[in-house]
Amino acid sequence: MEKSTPSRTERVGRTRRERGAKAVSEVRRGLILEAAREAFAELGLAGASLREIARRAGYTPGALYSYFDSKEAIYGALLGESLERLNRCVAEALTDGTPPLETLRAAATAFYGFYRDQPQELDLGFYLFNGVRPTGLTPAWNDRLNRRLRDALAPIEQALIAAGRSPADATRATTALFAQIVGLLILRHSGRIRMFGQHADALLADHLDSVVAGLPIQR
Amino acid sequence: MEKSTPSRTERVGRTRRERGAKAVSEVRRGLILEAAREAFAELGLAGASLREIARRAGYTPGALYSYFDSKEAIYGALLGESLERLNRCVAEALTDGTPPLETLRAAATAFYGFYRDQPQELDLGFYLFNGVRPTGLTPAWNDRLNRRLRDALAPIEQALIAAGRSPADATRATTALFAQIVGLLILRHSGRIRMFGQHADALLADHLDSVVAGLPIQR
Amino acid sequence: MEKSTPSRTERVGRTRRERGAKAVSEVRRGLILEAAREAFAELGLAGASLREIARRAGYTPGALYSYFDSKEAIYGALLGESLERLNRCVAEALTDGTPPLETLRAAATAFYGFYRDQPQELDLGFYLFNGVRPTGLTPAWNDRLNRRLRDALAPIEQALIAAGRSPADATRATTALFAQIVGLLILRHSGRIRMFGQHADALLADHLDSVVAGLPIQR
Amino acid sequence: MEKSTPSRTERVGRTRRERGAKAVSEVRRGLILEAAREAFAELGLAGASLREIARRAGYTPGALYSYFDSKEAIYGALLGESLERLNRCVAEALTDGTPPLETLRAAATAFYGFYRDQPQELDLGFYLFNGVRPTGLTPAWNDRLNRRLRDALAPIEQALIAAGRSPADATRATTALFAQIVGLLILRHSGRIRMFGQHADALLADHLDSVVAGLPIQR
DNA sequence: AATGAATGAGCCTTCATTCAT
DNA sequence: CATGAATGAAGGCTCATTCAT
Repeated sequence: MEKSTPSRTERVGRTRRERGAKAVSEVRRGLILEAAREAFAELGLAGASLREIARRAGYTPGALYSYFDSKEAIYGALLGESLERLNRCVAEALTDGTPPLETLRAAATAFYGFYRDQPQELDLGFYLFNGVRPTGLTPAWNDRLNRRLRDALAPIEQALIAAGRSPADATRATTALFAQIVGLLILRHSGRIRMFGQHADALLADHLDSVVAGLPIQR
Repeated sequence: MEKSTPSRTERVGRTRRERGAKAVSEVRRGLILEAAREAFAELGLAGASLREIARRAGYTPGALYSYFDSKEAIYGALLGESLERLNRCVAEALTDGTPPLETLRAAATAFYGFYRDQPQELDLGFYLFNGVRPTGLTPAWNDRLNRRLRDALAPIEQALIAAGRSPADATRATTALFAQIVGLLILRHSGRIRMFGQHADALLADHLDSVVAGLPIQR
Repeated sequence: MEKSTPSRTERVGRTRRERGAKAVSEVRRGLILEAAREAFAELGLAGASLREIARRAGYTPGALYSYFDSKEAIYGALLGESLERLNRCVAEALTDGTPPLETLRAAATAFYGFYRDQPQELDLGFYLFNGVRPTGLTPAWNDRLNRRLRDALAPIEQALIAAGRSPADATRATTALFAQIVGLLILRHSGRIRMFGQHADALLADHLDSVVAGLPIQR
Repeated sequence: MEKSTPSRTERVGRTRRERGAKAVSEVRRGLILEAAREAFAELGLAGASLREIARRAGYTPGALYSYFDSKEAIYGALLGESLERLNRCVAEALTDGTPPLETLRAAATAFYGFYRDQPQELDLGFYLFNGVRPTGLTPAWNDRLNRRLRDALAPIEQALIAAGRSPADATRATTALFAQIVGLLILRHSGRIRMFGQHADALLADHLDSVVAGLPIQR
């Protein structure tokens, strides 16, 4: 997915200039992704054309192909980055030494909060559902994305196990919680939740309470 | 949203021919929607062009504009129809005289099953959600669609009340259940649920069990 | 290859208006082909873009797709027309009642003259050789074109038979003559023949003499 | 056409290092041409982009401009090389002391065989012929190429003279033979000859027979 | 001599929509 | 009501070429 730009010299070591160029290139790649994220957020995934992304990044359309193989590759990179940030966000919410139940709450809330506060990231992920078929993303890349998604949920699953649940039960409860979070985010983001006069945050808290209630008493 | 087709006579009453023409027109409108549904199901929302819909309906593209103001209007009409079918589907699952708990299960399962078995309808619904903005749907039409969505969930809410919950609790639980269903459908439809080795059906049953468990014992 | 524009009514008969529209459409199709021929002649087959053809025809690029399925289809239609004209040209050179030897000369000269006097037609035919692979032309269409090419050479073959040659010999001699004509046209068109200080016309006459010389004496 | 690479010293003499650099440069130039030939053979003239050629040569696109002024210049150099090989091929087919008639056959067959067995070279030659205008080839370079083409045919012409033909007749017959070869190659390469059920090799032999037949008896 | 980035023009094609007939 | 033609904008992408480094 990522553009390979192998230097003609096969040496492992790099000159300072090469390292500098590489860094500059990385930065520019980042700027393009920034522009793409912005465009996707404003115009939707279908509305954000390569031309538009290039325009926002201050490039001509063709220039993007120095950094990405295709429009889909940009999307893939963006989604990858998004998942990295999600993982980082969840990881930051964890503290060593806290009891599993608190860890569970913290991880789930961080996961949910990540998307609640940055709905563009949600849109990004939803591209996969748009045309039924997640066209363009290679299976390998798709697997990698899936793995990072699971990674972000792993702390929840582990907390459940640490709290005494069987692995099977932990996976089951984690999946249900994931579904609940996804549903709430969508209902919130689409304004549908307003039609019930409910608040997604409160409903998440309810769900977490019931998950915790199902656990053997701790400490 | 709907095309106004004012008759030449301004009188309220209609001649027989006018009534006949109206009926014929309605039928043809239906045929177009049929073709559109088919096209969306086969090609996805993005892949189904107006040309393609027209082709399947046996028309030229321009002809569709006699029945709909725009492609988006077709989406809207289709979504409207979809929600009608959803309501009918849920209604058919209800039987007079059954205890609330069973009604609850039946209604929720019917709702979930409708989308599980016809994922295109899910895509259709999510079009609104495309790119943050529900583009192209007038607020009035959007309200009507929202109302029909609530209607489909009403039996669940009423069953909860009938089972003894307070109206506020019932709404709260219904919304949570709705979110769970939406989340499960998406996880299922996108194949993400496979990565947890779980089955959406079973997880829905779990959720329903926990809802029921929260209710006062019946009979 | 040709755009099918079936009317929705399946009746065989056509109204006057339909017939008129059909005729107008045919004319416009012809104007596009005219423009394409011109563009190909001036800019070469690679240089003549769809945009350019459209511009010359007074259309926007998209409009051409009402008449042709693709750029290749335009080329195909053009080549088809060219071969029709070639056939007509050869046919016109034939006169009933002339002895086979004269017929042979007349047909060969007409064939040669057609391309000598209209080198664009030669370029058209040569598109097939450009990229080694005659991409885009469907095999069926290619067969049709081949058949029309053979048709144009048929009078030569038949004259040889009429003059007493065996069918096998006639085919052999016709093929050799065809090769000679092709070679002379190319040498002439590319200016290479000048480098030998020769004239293609004279060399063709030589070849025809030798073909005739190989025949049993007539009358 | 060839890139002028003026040395920094304006003296006619060159330092050893300069001479070495020149040689290295020549070698690399050759490697690029090698890559280009390969790309043309595999992808056709149209399909072989400068990028592709550079890739195969192990360079970035820009680097080629150190060796050639343009893509066309690569074509030109390649064609030049091709004609050199053609001349070598014809020369190798000649043996001292063989009678003119055999020399004639050997030279013509070698010429024909060169292109029959390496049709890419034919394509290359025809590029000049693309779209009427031999774009991008300077007249001087074109002359040089023409001269080398004549050179390749010279043994045929001389054999005819050696066999007793007048110079004028020899040129005439050589040109006709050249045309025949060109025509046969094209008919063969394009598959058109199959439609007559003939074989180019046999038809060439026929033609050579008739050329020989027109000569005074030898030995 | 070579790179990597960038340009700018261009490619063919598709689309929703309009409109005279 | 329906057609067939046409529009105009846009789509993603490729290309030969240039140029600072």
